[in-house]
Amino acid sequence: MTKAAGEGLRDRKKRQTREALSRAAVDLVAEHGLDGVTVEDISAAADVSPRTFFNYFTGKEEAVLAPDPEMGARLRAGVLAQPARLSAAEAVREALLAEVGVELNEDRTSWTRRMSVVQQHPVLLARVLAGGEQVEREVVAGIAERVGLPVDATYPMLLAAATGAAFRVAVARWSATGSAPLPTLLVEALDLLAAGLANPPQS
Amino acid sequence: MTKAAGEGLRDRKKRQTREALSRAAVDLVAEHGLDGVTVEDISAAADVSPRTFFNYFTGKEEAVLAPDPEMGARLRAGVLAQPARLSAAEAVREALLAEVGVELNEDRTSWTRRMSVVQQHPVLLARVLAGGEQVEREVVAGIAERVGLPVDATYPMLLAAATGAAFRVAVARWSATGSAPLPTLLVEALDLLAAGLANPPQS
DNA sequence: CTGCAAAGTTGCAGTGAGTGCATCTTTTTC
DNA sequence: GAAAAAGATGCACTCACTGCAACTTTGCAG
Repeated sequence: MTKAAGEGLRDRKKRQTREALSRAAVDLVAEHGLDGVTVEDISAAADVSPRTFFNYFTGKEEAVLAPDPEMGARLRAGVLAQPARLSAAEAVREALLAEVGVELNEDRTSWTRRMSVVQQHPVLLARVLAGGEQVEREVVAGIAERVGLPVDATYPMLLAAATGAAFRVAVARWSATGSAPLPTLLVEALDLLAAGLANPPQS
Repeated sequence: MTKAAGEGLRDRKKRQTREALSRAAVDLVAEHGLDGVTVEDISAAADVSPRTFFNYFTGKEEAVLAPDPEMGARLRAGVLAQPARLSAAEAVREALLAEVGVELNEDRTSWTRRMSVVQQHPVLLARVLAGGEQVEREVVAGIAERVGLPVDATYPMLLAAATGAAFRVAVARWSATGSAPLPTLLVEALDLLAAGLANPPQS
């Protein structure tokens, strides 16, 4: 037995600490604002030393966002895994919709809480966008591979960037209105994009 | 009769100091990296006190980027100023192309220098994207007014976001290859967008 | 169970970002 | 030529973040 497949006590505790820190960060920032909270506050709320906080996150902002480092890779794989009959744009669309489904089921409440905090702090928004940039790079690679173009060609870059734009619009509208479910808004935006944006919907 | 309606000596000096700080920031960061430069270094190179630095910029990053706070308003006005016969998408396209022309003529060399620094520092990239977000908000307002839709409707938000995406792609390709002029790359991306991104160019 | 190694946690000290306040200097205005 | 307005500066302070050196917990044999 080289190694038990399950995670040991050590890893479990580590994840708990990470979650406790992130949860505390979101809660405290929601209540007191980003500048009204110190790393010491967050650490205290999670019952660890301030020094330990920095063993998990590079700063307050990252603790609040707690980005998923594997999302890019999943999306990239998703784009490549779509049936060959789909166009590249359709493949990206399906992969994104699948990912959105996973995200929401996994973490619905904490995600909306996080989002409302991000709305009120431009600095956090900046980091979210930067994170999206990272993800976008992976998606570009997936598209490029799928259509057989280099990663620095216009088409893969633009398809990824435009899809990202549609995603951001959908999320913004979803969090603002709350009326329609996110997948619906996302499909609406992607359809509009596929229509070339020539004119506003003639409703 | 010292009442010259133009800008006085005070304002001129202020602008000079601002430029000196920004130039020093870009130069020093280009040479030593973002973390190899302190605010003190930048201030010294610009011959002002560190305290004064913070009267102009909120931090190193902003000094490097020195964003133009009026670009958003110009673009918004540009969108509204296009001839009525143009579609909304065409209006945004023309306004953006005009703005790109202005930017490049005004500041060509320092802009490419800035860009190469940004490329190597994800933190700076994050702030650029956040700045783009601000501009995008203005463009959304311009589009919404032009087509008579609310600012939180999908169409204005998506047109602005997708155009922003095309712009970023064009800039990325321009700085990477350097082959074609920026307006050409921008037109290429916008055309692809208008075609709905259904398929890669069949060349 | 016992001891050892690996990994995680903590305290400490130090650099540097960023801010509020009082003071000084320069420009503007009357 | 002052008084007033605005900028520049120094000072003191808080907090972010890092490297380093213990110290504690967990994992793994023997």
